[in-house]
Amino acid sequence: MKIETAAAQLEALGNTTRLTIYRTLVRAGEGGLAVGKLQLKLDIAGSTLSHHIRKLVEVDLVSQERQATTLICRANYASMNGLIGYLADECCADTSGCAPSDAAA
Amino acid sequence: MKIETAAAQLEALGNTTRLTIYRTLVRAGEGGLAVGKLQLKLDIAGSTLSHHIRKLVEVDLVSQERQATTLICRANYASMNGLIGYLADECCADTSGCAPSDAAA
DNA sequence: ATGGTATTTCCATGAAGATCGAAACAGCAG
DNA sequence: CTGCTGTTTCGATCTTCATGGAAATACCAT
Repeated sequence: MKIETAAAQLEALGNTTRLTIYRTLVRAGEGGLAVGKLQLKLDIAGSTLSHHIRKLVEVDLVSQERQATTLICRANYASMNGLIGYLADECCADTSGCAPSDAAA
Repeated sequence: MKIETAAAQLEALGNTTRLTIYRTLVRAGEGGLAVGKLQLKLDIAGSTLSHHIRKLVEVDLVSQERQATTLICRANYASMNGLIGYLADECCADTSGCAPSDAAA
């Protein structure tokens, strides 16, 4: 993964509002959640929500699918795992003081 | 972990310059790296570097230790693992379409 | 086509971030 | 104390971000 990609994804998650949106989507699972449902759940202005979702989609952490009038948003688990792997991978390159897999277990 | 903490750490890593600094420190391992060495390695202005390092220290991703005139910076592996765990933990809460440990392996 | 709901785009604004040169400060050597 | 190297703070500038109201667009039902 290019460092710019990782940084962009981290930056997208590095905002309380967006992290909340993302967490909500992650919890929602494969079924995803419509933009409107998110808006009700999180109580933020439609335009603001739209901006944030767009940013998450741009960095490929979230994907969208149209279903009639509503737009379903889904967390992209593969991307998340890629990002986690990127961070963990850098680790241990030159030391033995780190064991992310063990620590997570 | 509080969401604000996680967001602050993610934001700190969500900048190409800072992510580069952090990666360099992670690779440097337990021995850490002096600010001056980082500056030589990354070729950025001292003041800029200082600001970025301060931010990483503030969110506890990096720790510092004085050694005579030089200041040693070290990646805080525990914090990194905490952050990774936080992201992975949210996952799988409501779905079976995600297995970060397996994917990372 | 008309109307209605869902979502985005436009536009504006206040706040925060990134960068860096210059000056200040910290700690050691002599 | 003086000078030297390493690092931070100050001050300034330019860019980017977060937010939301209003208007526009997308899609379906009738």
